[in-house]
Amino acid sequence: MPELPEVETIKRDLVAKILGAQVIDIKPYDPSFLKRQKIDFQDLFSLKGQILDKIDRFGKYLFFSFKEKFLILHLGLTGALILDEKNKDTHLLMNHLILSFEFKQYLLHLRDIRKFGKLFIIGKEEREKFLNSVAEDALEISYESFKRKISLYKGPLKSFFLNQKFVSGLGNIYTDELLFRAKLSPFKKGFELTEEDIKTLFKIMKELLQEAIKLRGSSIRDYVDGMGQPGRFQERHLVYGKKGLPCPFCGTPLFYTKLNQRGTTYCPNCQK
DNA sequence: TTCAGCCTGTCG
DNA sequence: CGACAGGCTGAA
Repeated sequence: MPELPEVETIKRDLVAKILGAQVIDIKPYDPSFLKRQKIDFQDLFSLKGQILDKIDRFGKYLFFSFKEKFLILHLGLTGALILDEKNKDTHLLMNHLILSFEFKQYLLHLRDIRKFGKLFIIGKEEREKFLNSVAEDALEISYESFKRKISLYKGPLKSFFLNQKFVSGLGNIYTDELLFRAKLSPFKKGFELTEEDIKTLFKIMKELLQEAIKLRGSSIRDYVDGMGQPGRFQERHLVYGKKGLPCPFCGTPLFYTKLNQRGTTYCPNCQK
């Protein structure tokens, strides 16, 4: 589900509502999931009474800072973090609940239908190691660094953007949308790009992500923001999920294929 | 570099 | 029933 714009939207929602709030209680609802994640319940419950000092996003990861511990969350395909205001007469009822954090004014629910999300708690000594393991964020990366990485890449562009070790944040939706807008084939190799191609990709990547954040992300099936509301960027999708429909530029039916085991939609005429 | 696997749900 | 779905890992 969530790629950079969706995770960023959730982050902003949470910052607005629960930054600086104290964790009053923690309710685990899916012990088998938490066990698979190797969550130490001792660590988990040690967050009780702690203040949520900071919320960061690194690529697709959310990074919650407490006094001694850091809670790190990756939402996988169907993870969601949804705030439920306590001072209300109707409350959210949801399936696939993993756990909930109780704050003074809000309950924060972690829901994950397919359970591909990841959750871990680390101490201060592991903080640097984690941060170093996440590649430069797509919104932060400089042109020089981007150019260096992509121009050395031997594989197809699609794989470059899906692989989070080069640039972090893009997933299947935004990669297909980016390559279409840049008029570059998902099969084209990184080292085959001209300087012009790289400039275009870089510029459109940043614009695309910013625009998607403005519209609060893309909701296809499951994604909802921190308030449980869908985003609207799916209305601006040009190719993702549109196989067989006419290309918005030239009218050629959009092709669909698998690349890296991921559905890939593109215009065989416009994208070279 | 490919591909099964982790899960659950929906659609044809 | 099989195919597919905003992701990622680890093994062959």
